[in-house]
Amino acid sequence: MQNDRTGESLLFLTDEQLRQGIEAMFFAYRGFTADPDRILEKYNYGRAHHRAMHFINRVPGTNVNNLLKILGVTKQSLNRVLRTLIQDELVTLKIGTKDRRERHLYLTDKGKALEKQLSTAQSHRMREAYRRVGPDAVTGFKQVLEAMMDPKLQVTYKKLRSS
Amino acid sequence: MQNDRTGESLLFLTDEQLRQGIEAMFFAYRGFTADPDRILEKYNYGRAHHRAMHFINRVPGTNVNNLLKILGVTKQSLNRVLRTLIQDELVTLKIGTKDRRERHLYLTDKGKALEKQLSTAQSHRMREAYRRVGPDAVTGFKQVLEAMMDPKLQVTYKKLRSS
DNA sequence: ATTGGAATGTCAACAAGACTGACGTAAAAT
DNA sequence: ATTTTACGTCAGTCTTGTTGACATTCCAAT
Repeated sequence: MQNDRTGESLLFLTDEQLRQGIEAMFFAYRGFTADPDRILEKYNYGRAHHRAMHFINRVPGTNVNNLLKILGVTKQSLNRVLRTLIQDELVTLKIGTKDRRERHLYLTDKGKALEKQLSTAQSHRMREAYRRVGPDAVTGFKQVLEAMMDPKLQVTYKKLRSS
Repeated sequence: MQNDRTGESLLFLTDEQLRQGIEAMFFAYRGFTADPDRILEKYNYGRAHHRAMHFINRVPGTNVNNLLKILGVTKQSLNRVLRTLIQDELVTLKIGTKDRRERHLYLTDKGKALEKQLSTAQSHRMREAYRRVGPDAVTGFKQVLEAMMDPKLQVTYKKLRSS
C-alpha cells in the first residue's frame, strides 16, 4: 500500500489537500440532498421523512430501536416523523409475533412509490457522477467515505451491505 | 466479492451500488461533522457558526453577499450567526473603502484560534481516512464529490481552490 | 406470582437553524 | 433625482433535533 510517487506523497496530506476534501464534502452533500428535497417539498415532508423511508425500505420489518440506531436521533424525534408517515399511509406497523412489544415497520405501496421517486432522483445524480469519473474513482470514493465513518456506523453500514 | 474487472464493470451501475453510495454519504457525513460538533457544543455554537468561520477564514475580507452565495442560506439566517460571532469577537467587520456599502469579514485572533481548533479536529479524521486508503482513493473521492455538486457550486468550489 | 427492566408511545417545553415577508438605511449607479 | 444594491433587522413560521417525565405492555428472572 506504500506509494512510491514521492512527490505526490509529500503533497498528499497537506492542509490544503485536507481543506479541499472538507469543502468538497460540504458542497457535494448539498447536491446530494437537493433533488429529493425538491420532491419532498411538494408533499410537505422533510429530509427526516426521506431518511426514515429509505431505511424502512432497506430493512423491511425493522423495529423502531434498530431504526433509531441507524438514524442516530432520539425516539421522540423519530416518532414524530413516523406518526405522520403512518397517518398518511406511507408506513404501516405490525406488532411483533415473538415479542409483542416490538413494532415492525413496512412501507405501504404508497410509501414504496414515494420512496422510489426519491431514490430515483437521488440515484440519478449519483449515477451521472459515477459515469463521469469511472469505476476506479467510485471505489476510492466509497473507501474514503467508509474510513470517515464512526466505527459503530461503519459496522451498521456494512451490515446493510450484506443484508 | 468478485474482483475481476469485467464483473465489477457489469455491476458498476446497479441500484445496489448506487444505494451503497447514498448510504455511505449519509453515514460518512455524520462522521465528518461529529468532531467539530462536539467542540462547538462547549462554546454554545452550531454548525452554522462553523461554516461561516470556515469560509471567512478561507476568503478573508469576503463581503456578506459572497459568503451568502457560498453558504447557500438567506441573509437573515446568516445574519443571526454573524451577529453572535461579532458580539463574541470572533469576527470583525470592515466597511469597504471602494464601496462603503460592503462589509468585509475577517476572523479575529480569537476567531482564528477557534477555527483552527475546529479544522484540526475535522482534518484529523480526514487525514486518518486518507492515510488508510491511499492517494488514489482520495483522488477518486474528490472526483466523485465534485461531479455530484450543482454546477454553480462546482464553480464556487473550484474558485476557492485556486484562490 | 411478583418484580425488574426493556421496548415503545406520548406529552410538554425548548432550541438551532432554516425559511418568507416587510421595512429601513446608506451608498453606488444610472 | 431616481433606482438599484448591499446590508441589517423585526416578526413569524417550520422542521428537526433535544430533555425530561410518565404510562403501557410484556418478556424474563427470581
